[in-house]
Amino acid sequence: MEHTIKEIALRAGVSKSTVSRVISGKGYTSLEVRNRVLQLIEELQYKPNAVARAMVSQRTHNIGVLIYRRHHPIASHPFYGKILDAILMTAASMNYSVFVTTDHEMSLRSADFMMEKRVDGLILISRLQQNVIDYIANFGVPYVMVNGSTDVDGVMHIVNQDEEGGRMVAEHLTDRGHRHIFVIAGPQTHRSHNLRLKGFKNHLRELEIPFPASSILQASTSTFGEGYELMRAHWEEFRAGGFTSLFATNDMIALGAMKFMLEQAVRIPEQVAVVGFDDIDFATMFSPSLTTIRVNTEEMGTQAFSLLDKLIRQEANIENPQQLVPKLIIRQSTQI
Amino acid sequence: MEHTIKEIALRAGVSKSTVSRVISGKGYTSLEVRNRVLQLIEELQYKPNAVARAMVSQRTHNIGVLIYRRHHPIASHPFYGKILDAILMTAASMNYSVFVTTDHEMSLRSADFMMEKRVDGLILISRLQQNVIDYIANFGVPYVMVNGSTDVDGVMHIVNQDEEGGRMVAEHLTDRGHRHIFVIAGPQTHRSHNLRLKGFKNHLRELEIPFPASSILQASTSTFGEGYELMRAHWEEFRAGGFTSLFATNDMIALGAMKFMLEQAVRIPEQVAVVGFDDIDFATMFSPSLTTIRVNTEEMGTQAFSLLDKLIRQEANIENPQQLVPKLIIRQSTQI
DNA sequence: TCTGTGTGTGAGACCGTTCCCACACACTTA
DNA sequence: TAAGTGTGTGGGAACGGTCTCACACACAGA
Repeated sequence: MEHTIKEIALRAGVSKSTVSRVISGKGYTSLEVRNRVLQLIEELQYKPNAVARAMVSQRTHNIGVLIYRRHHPIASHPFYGKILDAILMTAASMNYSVFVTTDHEMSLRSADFMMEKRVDGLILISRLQQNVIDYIANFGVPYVMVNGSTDVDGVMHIVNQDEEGGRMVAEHLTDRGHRHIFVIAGPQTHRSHNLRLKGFKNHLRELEIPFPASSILQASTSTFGEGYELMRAHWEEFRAGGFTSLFATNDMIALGAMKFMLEQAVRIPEQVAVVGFDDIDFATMFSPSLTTIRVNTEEMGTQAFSLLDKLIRQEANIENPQQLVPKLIIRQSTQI
Repeated sequence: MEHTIKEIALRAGVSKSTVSRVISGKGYTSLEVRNRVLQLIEELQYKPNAVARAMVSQRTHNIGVLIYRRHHPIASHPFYGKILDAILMTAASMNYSVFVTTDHEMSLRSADFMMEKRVDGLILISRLQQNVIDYIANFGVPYVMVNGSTDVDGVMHIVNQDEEGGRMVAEHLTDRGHRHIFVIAGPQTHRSHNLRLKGFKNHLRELEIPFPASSILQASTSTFGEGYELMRAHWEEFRAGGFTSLFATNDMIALGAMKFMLEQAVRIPEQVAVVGFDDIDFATMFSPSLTTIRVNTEEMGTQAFSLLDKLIRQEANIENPQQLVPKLIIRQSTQI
C-alpha cells in the first residue's frame, strides 16, 4: 500500500530524478513522460513521503501550538479554543499541519518534544512562563505569542487593545447613568485583565466618577466558578454598596457572578446591569444574554499564523502586529 | 544551534553508533563513555532529530485527529472539544504528538495530508462521510472512530450507550409525574440522536404513556440557534399542547429552547421541566442549570487513543470497545 | 591451547526524498 | 564548423538517524 518514488520510477521506466521533477513541477519533463508518471501516481495512490522530504529540505511544514492553561484544558476553552480554531483553519489553507500541545506545568517537556519533531515554528498561547519562552527562543525556532501574560521586547505578540476595551465598558455604563459600578478583576498575573481594568478606571477618572477600592474584587482565576464564588462570598457587601452595575474583566467571571445573582432573584438588567469581556459563545446564549467587549479571536489566530509564516519564510521587513480593535456588543444584560 | 549525532560523536571521540546506543539505552556502553556523551548532549542541548528517526524506524510517533463539523469549528466545540482535550492529554502522556485537522467539506484533502505526513494512526471524530472512511481504510493506516454517525462493521468505534441514556431521561421525567413531554430531536443523520430518541420512546411505550407524533420536532442541526428557532416557530403549538416538560437530544438544542422560553417568562422548572443530553460545561452554568445525561467525553478520548495505540503496536486480541455508561445529572431545570 | 561467552566499539548500508551535476541531443547563430 | 542555448534525462551525494555485522578484548572452563 505504501509506494516510493523509486517504485514509480521503475514502473514508468524513468529515473527517480525525473519522477521528482514531475511531482515538484520544477525542471524540464516531456509531456509524454509527465503523463505516464502522473497516471501511475494516480493508479497506485502514491503519496510522497513528507518525512523524507523534510529530511532533505530541512523544513517539516509543521508548526506547533503550545498552550499553558492551569485551570482548563485548552481545546474546549471558550476563548482560547476559538483562537486555536482560527489557527487550524489558516494553517491548513497554507498547507501547514499543526501539532497541538496542551501541557500544564511540564511545558518544558512539550517544548522539547516540538523541537525534536523539528517544527518550523511555534505559536504560544496564553501565560507561558518566562523560562519556557527563553528556552524556545534559545533554540532559534521562530515563534509568535498570542495573548500572553506579559509583553517581552522583541517578541512578536498578538494582542487585543484591552485598555481601549476597558474604556469602552466604562463609557457604556456611565452613558446609561451608572455611577456605582462593581468590578471583579481577573488575575493580576495576566496582562489583559490588568489593562482592561486600567482603561476602565482611567475613563471613570476622566469623568471624575469616584471609584473606591471597596468596589473592586480581585479574582484569582478567570473562571465561572470563581465569579460565582466571589459574588456569593461578598454578597452582603455588594447589596449594601448600592451598586447598580457590575463589570467583570472576562465573560466567564461575569457569567458566574450573574448566575449567583439570578439565583438571588436579582433582575438583570433592571436592578443590576452586567458587562463582561471577550464575547465567548456562551455570552449570547446565556439568559439574559451578556453585554460584552468582543475580542476578535478569529483575527488573532489568523494573524498569529500569518506572522509566523512570515518569520519562517524569513520575509524582509516584518512589521510588529497591530493591536486588534475590540468592539462593544450590547445585549440584554445592560439593555432595559 | 542545531546539532547532529555525528557532531556529538566527534566531540566525544566515539562513533555515532555509540552515541546512538547511549541515547536509546540499547546495547553495551561503558560507564565512562556514557557519561561523557550524556554530558555533551546536555551541554550542547542536543535534541535527536525525530524526522530522521522516523525515516528509518518507519514510525513517526505522530497521530492525526480528523474532525468533520459543518456548523461549528472543532476545537472550541463544547462537546467535541472535550474529547479532543482528552485525546491530547493521553497522547502526550504516551509520547505521541497529535496533528489536529478540522476540515469542512474537503476532508479528503486533509486525509491525504495526514497520509503524506505518515501518521502512525488516525482518530476520526463525528460524522465523516463514508468515502473519507473508505479512503483511509484503503490506505491501511490504523484508525479509530469516535461518536461517528453510523456503526460500520469491523471498525473500532467509541460510543456512548445513547439508547440507555434516552431511557434514563424518560424514566426521570415520568418519575416526576410528567406525562406530556415535548421532544426536539437532533439530526436524523446522526446515530447518537436517533438512539437517544429510540431509548426514550421505548421507555414511554413500556409505561404505556402515549407519545403522539405531534409532540416531536425534528431539528436539522444540533445547535443552540436551531433549538431557539424551533421553539420560537412552534411556540403556539407548544403552549396549546399542554406540555409540562421538554427533552432535547442534546444540550445545545435544549439550552436554545430554554432561552426562548425564559424570554417568554416561562418559569423553569415550575411550568416546564427541561432535560438535555451530553452535559457540556454550559449545562451547569446556565441559569437555571440544566438536567442532562452526562456523556463521559474524557473517557471517550482516552479510550480512543489507547485503542489506537494498541492497533498501532499491533497488539494481539484487541477487544472491541465497550460502550460508555451515561449518567443522569439532576440540576435545577427539573428540580422543583 | 582452544573454544565459548559477555562486554564494548566502529563501519557502513539503509530509510525516501531533493538537488546538483554531467551528459545528450536539437537547433540557432557567429 | 564551432560554440552556444534550450530541452530532457539519469547518477549519486546528502539529510540524520538506526541497526546489523564484524571485530577486539577479557575471562572462564575444558
